[in-house]
Amino acid sequence: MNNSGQHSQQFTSLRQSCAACGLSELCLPVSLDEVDTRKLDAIVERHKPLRGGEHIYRADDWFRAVYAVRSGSVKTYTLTDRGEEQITGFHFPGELVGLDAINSWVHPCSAVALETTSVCVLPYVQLESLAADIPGLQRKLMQLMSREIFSDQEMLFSMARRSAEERLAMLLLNFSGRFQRRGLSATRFRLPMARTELGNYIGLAPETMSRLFRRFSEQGCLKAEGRELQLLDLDRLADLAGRECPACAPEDRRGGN
Amino acid sequence: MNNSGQHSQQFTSLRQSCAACGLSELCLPVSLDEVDTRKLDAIVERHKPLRGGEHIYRADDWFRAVYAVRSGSVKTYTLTDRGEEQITGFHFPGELVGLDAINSWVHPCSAVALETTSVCVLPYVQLESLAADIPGLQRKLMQLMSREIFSDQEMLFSMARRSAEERLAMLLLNFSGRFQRRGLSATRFRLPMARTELGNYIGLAPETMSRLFRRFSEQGCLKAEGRELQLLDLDRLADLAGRECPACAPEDRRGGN
DNA sequence: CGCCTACTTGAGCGGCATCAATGGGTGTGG
DNA sequence: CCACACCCATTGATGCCGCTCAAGTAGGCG
Repeated sequence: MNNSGQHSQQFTSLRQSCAACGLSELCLPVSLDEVDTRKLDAIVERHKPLRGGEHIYRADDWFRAVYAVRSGSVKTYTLTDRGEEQITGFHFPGELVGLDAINSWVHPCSAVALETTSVCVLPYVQLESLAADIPGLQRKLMQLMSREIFSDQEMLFSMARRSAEERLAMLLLNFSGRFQRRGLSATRFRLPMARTELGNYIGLAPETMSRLFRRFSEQGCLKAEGRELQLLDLDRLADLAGRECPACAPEDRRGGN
Repeated sequence: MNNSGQHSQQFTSLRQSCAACGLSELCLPVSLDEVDTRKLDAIVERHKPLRGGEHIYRADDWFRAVYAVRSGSVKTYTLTDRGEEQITGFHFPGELVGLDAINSWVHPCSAVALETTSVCVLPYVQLESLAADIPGLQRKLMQLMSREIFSDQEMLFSMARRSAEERLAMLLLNFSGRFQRRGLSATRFRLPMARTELGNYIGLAPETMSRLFRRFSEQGCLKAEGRELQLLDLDRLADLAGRECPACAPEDRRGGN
C-alpha cells in the first residue's frame, strides 16, 4: 500500500563481517571456524537499516530468505479473518525471523520493524546448501528451529489457562531474560512496542493491560514510565507468573467451605 | 495397565522398509531415491508396538532420537508447576515427535501412546549426519520443523482471543484435515483421547466441552457418540471457527442498543 | 492548532470456570 | 453374575475475571 520511496541506496558500506558481529554467540556462526564464517559471510546480504514501520516482508510474499535481527526490533503478525491484526511474535537482536516460511515457501505472516532496525539477509537456498557443507551450521540451524518450536509451545500452553496477571508477568520475565542474554539489564529496559501491542500478543484488551500495569506498580514489583520499564522484584513477578492461581491459594477459596 | 497380553514379541519381523511404508508421503522419505531411502532405512529402529499408556520418553529424559508415528496416536504433555498435566500436542501417523528437544538435548515434555501405537525411532546423531549427505533429507527435515513452528503459532494465536466455541470448532477442523491427509474420512473418525484431554489441550474445562458438544449437536453440525465423531456440516464449523465472534454478530448484540 | 493514536479510568455484563450431584461404561473382585 | 470402585461425561447453579462500552486525558505530528 504505502511504503515510502526506498530510493535505491545499494552503495552503503555494510560489509561488516559475521566474525566482527557482537551477536555471533546468539546468531548462527557460533562454533564455526574462520573459514566457515567467511563462507557464511559471503552469502549474507546487509542493507541499510529499516525505519520503524517499514516491512521486511509481508504475508503471502514469496519466501526468499530468513532474516537475522542485528539491531532494533521486529514484530511479526497476521491479519485474522475479521481483519484485525494478531501479533505472533516480537524479535530482538540475535534472533531469526522467517523460519515459519520454509515449509510452504510463502510467508505466513508479515514482519515489520518496530524502530530503526537492521537485519542480515540470509538467502535460504544458499543457506541450505551451505548447511550441507558445514555440519556445525546445519546443527545450529536445527537447534534454532527446535528452540522456536519449544518456546512457541511454551507460550501456547501459557496462554491456554493462565490468568491475565500470570500472562503479563510471564511476558515481562520473558523479555527480561532475552534482554539479559544480550548483555543488557534484566531489570531495566525500554519497550519498543506499544502496550496495546503487548496486549494483542498475549490476548488481553488494552484496558486490562493498563489496569495490570497499575496493579503491578501498586504491588511494588514494577515501575513504568511510558515504555520505560523497571522490574523491581523479579521473585515476586515469578510468583505472579507461576504460582498464585485462583485454584491454589492456600487460604481464601471462595466464600463457603 | 490393562490391555491384552502382548507376550514378548521381539522376534517380530519389523524390518518393514521406509520404501514400503504407506506414510512415506507424509513422513521423511518423500522425494528420496531408492539408494537414499535405503540409507535412511539403515538407521531407523523399529520396535514392537507400544500399548496405550506406555511412554515413548519422559520430560527431562536425555534426547537421543526423534520418533515418527507409524500407527496409533501419541500425546505430548508437561506438568505445570502446580503439578497438573498440560497437554502440548496430539500426534498422528506420519507426524514426528520430539523435535522440540533438539535444541537442549533434553526432552522438554513427555510423550505417551494414547492407544496401541508403533513408532519409527530415528536416532538423531545419525539422522543429522545423514541429512548432511542427502540434501533432500535436510530440506525435508527443515520443512517439517518449519511446519511445526507455523502450526504452533497458529494454535497459539487461535487460543489467545477466541471463544470456547471457536476453539473447539478449530480443533475439530484441524483433526479433520489431518485425518484427511492420511486418506481417512474428513467427516467421520474416532477420537483416541478423552474429552477431558481435548479440553485440557485447548484450555477449556471438561464441563464446557460437554456443553459445547451438545450445542454443536443441537445445531446439527456434529454427531457424537462417545469418541465416535461425525462432522455433519464442515461449512458451519468453519463459520463457528472463524466468523461469529461476540463482537461481529450482525443482529442480536447485547440487550440494549 | 486540530487530528489521531495511545493510555487511563469507571460501569456493566457475559462467558466460562468452579462446585456439586448424577449417570453410564468398564475393569475388578467376590 | 452382581457389587463395587473408578473414571469420564453430563447437567444445573453460582460467581468471578476480563471484555465491552463510554468518556476523558495526554502525547506525537502535519
